[in-house]
Amino acid sequence: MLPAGRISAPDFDLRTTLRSGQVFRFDERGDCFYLRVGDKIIRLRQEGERLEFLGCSGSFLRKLFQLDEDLEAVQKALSGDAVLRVAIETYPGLRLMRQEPWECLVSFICSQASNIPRIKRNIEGLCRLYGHPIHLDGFSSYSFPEPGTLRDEQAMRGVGVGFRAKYLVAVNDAAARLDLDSLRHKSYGEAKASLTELSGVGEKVADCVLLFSLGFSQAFPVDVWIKRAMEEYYFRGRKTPLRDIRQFAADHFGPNAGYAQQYLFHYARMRNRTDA
DNA sequence: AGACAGGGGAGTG
DNA sequence: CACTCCCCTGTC
Repeated sequence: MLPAGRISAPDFDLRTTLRSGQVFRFDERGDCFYLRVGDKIIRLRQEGERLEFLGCSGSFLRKLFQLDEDLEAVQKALSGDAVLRVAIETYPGLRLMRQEPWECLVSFICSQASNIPRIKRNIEGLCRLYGHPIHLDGFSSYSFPEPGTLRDEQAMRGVGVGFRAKYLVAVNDAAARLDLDSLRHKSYGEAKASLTELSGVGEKVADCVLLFSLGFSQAFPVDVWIKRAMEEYYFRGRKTPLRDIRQFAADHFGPNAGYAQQYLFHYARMRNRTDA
């Protein structure tokens, strides 16, 4: 039987959180979201603080959206910064998710030098190639490819991932020996170093995996949006090397840098969005 | 219609 | 550090 039910989800905005660039496998149908995670389809709908769901358990969602994280404490700590205060007031229910590392890593390799509609197409294409069909409530999709299945570079190019196909093969090979989950117990620096050893994984993708799946809330992924926003707000509009931006974030936001990044990123992107 | 940038990274100099 | 290329797609 399909688990179904509802849970209380205070300080949580489902729509904003899903749209904030952490996950790509979801679609909106009316007031419902169909989110795919691994081999699950989850139907979600939020009304106020009530989160209704189908296709998983309540505890699964609590972990996925980190609903037991004290968001108010984090927000309070960051609100000393005038820029962040505005971003937090604008998107008060934006939370960081806790994804499965393999799916997260593959997804963000696909994301490099790309855009959201294309990223979604590419990931969905990989699922169609190497996953199996899954269904829920009239919605159909495919499960996420298991580690070890991303071997055929040419086939993956066929779904439009381009030069990223060779990186997917490399990460697929490495995942056999590298236990991603075990990185959780290392220091931030060591875990990041392990990830960037992989071909196709630079600092940005590594920080995304560390932040969105491995629980390193000090990770501060710097993409072009964050770079522009940081230069505008904290470097007087001056072009600034990535290294200096990362250092500033670590000094200025500390252990909550990841949340700062997420609020800044979403705020900056919504100000002049170019896609759906 | 051709150039160009788009939620990076690797390889050079 | 500052380049260039990498694939592909939508846009101007």
